[in-house]
Amino acid sequence: MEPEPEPSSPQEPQESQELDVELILDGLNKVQRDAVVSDAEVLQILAPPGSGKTRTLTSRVAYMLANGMSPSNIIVATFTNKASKEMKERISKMIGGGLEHRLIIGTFHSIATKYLRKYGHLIGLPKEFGIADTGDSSNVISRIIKRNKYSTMDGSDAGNVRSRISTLKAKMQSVDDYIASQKKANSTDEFSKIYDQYEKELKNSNLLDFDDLLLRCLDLLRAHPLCVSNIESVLIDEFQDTNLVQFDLMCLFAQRRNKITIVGDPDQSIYGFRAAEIGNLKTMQQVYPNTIVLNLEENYRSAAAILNCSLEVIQQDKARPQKGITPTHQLGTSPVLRKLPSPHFEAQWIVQEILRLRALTGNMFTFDDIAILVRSAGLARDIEPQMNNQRIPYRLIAGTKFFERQEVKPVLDYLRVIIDPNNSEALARVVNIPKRRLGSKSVEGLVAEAHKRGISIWTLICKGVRGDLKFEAPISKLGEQSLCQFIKVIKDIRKLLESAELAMKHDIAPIIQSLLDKIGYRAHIENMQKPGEERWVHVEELIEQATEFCNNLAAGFDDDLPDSDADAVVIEESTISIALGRFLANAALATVKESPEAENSQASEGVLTISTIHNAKGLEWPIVFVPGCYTGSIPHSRSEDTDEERRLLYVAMTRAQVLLYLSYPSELRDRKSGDKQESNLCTFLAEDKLKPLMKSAGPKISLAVIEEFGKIMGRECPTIEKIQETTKAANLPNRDDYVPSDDPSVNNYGTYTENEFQEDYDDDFDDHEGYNSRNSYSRTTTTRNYNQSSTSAYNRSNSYSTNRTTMTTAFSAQSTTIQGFRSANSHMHSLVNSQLEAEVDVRRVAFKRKSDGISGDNNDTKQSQSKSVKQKTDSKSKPKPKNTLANYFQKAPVKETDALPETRTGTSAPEPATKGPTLTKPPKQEKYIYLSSSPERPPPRNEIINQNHHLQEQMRRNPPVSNFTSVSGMVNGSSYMAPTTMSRMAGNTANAGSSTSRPASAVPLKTLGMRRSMSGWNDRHGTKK
DNA sequence: AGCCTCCCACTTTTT
DNA sequence: GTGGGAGGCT
Ligand SMILES: Nc1ncnc2c1ncn2[C@@H]1O[C@H](COP(=O)(O)OP(=O)(O)OP(=O)(O)O)[C@@H](O)[C@H]1O
Repeated sequence: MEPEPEPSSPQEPQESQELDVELILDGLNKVQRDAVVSDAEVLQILAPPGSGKTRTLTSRVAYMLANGMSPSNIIVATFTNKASKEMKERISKMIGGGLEHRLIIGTFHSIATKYLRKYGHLIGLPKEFGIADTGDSSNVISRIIKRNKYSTMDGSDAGNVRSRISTLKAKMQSVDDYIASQKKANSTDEFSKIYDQYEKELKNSNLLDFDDLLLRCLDLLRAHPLCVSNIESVLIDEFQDTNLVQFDLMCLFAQRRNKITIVGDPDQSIYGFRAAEIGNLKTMQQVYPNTIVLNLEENYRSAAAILNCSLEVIQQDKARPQKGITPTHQLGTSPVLRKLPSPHFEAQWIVQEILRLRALTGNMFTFDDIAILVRSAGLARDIEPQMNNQRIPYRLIAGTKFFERQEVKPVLDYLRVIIDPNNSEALARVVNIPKRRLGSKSVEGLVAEAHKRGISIWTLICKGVRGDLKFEAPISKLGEQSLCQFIKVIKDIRKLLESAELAMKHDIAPIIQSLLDKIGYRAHIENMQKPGEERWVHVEELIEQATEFCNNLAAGFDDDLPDSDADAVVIEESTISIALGRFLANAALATVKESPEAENSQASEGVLTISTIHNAKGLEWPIVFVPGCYTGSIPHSRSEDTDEERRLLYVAMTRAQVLLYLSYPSELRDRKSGDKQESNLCTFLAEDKLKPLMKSAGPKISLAVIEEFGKIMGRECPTIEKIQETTKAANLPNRDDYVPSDDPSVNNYGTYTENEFQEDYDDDFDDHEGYNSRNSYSRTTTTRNYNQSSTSAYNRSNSYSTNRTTMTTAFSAQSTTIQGFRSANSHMHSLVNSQLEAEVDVRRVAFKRKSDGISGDNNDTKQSQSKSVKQKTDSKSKPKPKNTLANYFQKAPVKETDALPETRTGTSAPEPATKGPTLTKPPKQEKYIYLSSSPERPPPRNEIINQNHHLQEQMRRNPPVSNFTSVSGMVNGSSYMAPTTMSRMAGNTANAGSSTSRPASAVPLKTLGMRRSMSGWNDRHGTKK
């Protein structure tokens, strides 16, 4: 029952859709447009940071939709769930109609979960499988180690073992493969035993870990291609960070039509530690010989000075091919590299500098515009107290996730048990919460006994308390009594769930409530928390989230897969327990790092972001601080791949739009001794070449500098009046002369005489001439126009035209005044006293705009007003998307909802696949030779050096013996069996996939020279050590 | 045996 | 800041 032929005719685009197409293409440059409309079957868009990759990919999805492709026939894999949310929002702005809700979009893991939920039964997967997060996995492993009393490890190695196992699984090495690859039984034998038992334990508990989600989905789609027979197009963002399993999944998703678009940047691959496989780029070209590569080279994000520095860093990777980035913005302010005495003062400096910048620019920046990016979550701890000191609102995106919080996690575990009492992992964790006199001995005993008897803990304790068996585990009288109560609670809540189901309720919150009441959770939490902590609010927050989740589900914003050919066997289930299961899966895969409630608290000045660099991937901010640039942090002392650390720094630097601050403490406190310890500037920044490109302290802010900021950010500059006002109020000198000190009586900027202070401003505003006129009507002429096309909707300056004429008048009038001012004070006076009084109307307008701003962002530009409107619409649901995604296509009117032909309920037939995205009017019918805009091009494909483990694996196991076999062969087997690659692969096979067992005789292929000859964008750099 | 408290060692990055 | 281990008390 292969689904049949191409549907007779593709849906003709209707008029409204043609309109959409213009909207979608608006504001894109030539190459971007070509990429969006390309009818290439397999397209790779490889480009540097800030070149609009994500934007292009988003537009391409929108374009497909606008051309009538059904959203449920499109798979889009993003790197985080947050990113997919943002992408959906942007697509919605471009084409509207709610189509985006029906896209199959999410991380690989969440997409895989959807498929497994729906079709897992086809491969024998129990229907309500749970997802084991990292903590669950470590617990299982820790228990295995303890139970077996292994000699080479103890419980504290669990984390390590877990990540080793994960890496193996991500490389598709099953236990058997692993054992086979170990020459003889030795100390690693214990490891393979753990691996083996781990897999079995997960299975017994009906759990899948993150890697299993992908691997099982692979199994599913291989055995049942019909599940994805409807898929017409597969698109992947951040492809450089996909692993081998994800690559195969991509191929399988696309197996029906082989239409794939990926975007990525080898220089930004920073997840090698998670088995990301940069070789996927080349594998893809080999598996799909019809791959077309496009390069985008213009950077729209950062000031050129920032790009110059960043490039200087990434180019230190000698194996990296030269590639071009063309700045579209002016030089801007030099990045700052400042050394401070300690992490504490580093943080203090950052905060002072933030305050100084805001004040001296007339609050041109809100806290939303600022990010502090750190290598590791721990570094944020130095910064947080300083933020609190100065009352700067911030959100921390690092470290513990919301759902992992001590007070939140047990609630989720209880719910897991309620859904599936045989989930022994979860049960073991909560059976003694709150305290039930079942200590570690009892619980360990129960776990061991259940394991021995081959039953779940739940079954064991039920039988035990009933007297059907006698506990071997040491359970006290009291313990046994409370065990009874525990069982009763679980049973009661399960009954409650059943009756809620019968009553057709959909909200799980009341169920959670009554669970928590029954176990006295609130008292428990409040008992254990330290004074001053308010942990219970997080539990309340969780309940609210549950309600919101259920409402969304009920409202049809669910993440159900569309029905497809394999749907003969759909399992009908009652809804509320489905809701609960979904909620838990969602929690396991979620990336939410903070209590979402923090979001609502502040308003007008925005919220600053403190984030790990990893979490900042794909985002951008006007101002970026990267503290902790010392050897040991960047590159991290525990990292194994220095090149990856360098790329990490590169990613951090390229997040910045106008101002980049790098810093490091010259002394660290030794953890153990508390002694001071010298630290050295990160080697990547110590290069001589970088010196002339950076300044040792923050910039002096002049009108010219402010103007530059405005141009680069595409934002209106504050009035001089405003600048003077905030400057005066802050009473800070216009220099980064910060002096480290905690003494409140010491001014961190030293002592300034009134004269000195004024001189700063005299200098500062000396170059003001023309400021006003430049910043009113002539902005577009001073801003470089990047778009060939004159239809640039992305010309940011036209997004705030409303008051322009009025303001211009005001500025012109002012400029005569300003000519002569001597200081901040005198300027203020002049403004207040004279000329402006003639401009009462204008001031009223300005005031009006300011107060408008108060309701949303405080920034009184037109642009930020429209931004705040946008934020209002989605503020409830999530951490605010950063600016990267915020400003796309804001003005795109929402198209009237097209009546959707398909119904989305029941088990209707899959939607017919339309015939590819039809090009209604491709800009030009030229062949895509854009391999092009960059100087060097990829070589003919069959000359590409194979350095890819994946293919080597193919070769090595022939015939495949493993549980995991690659799919790529079936997609286009012949393509990589070409003799040219064959021989190379044979030569490389000795190294295949294993760094541990490289024979000394097999000299690793030094491919440096050859790599250099390859074109840039296909390749990051050479073989890993 | 549980449970509490104190102390020590350790703290990369994450779906 | 926290998790695991040791020791003392119930
Ligand atoms: N043609 C264009 N004209 C003006 N601005 C653009 C254009 N294309 C993209 N931009 C802007 O450039 C910025 C970066 O875009 P985007 O995030 O899509 O880049 P990216 O290549 O995905 O970056 P990264 O590699 O860092 O994830 C965004 O602010 C976007 O709005």
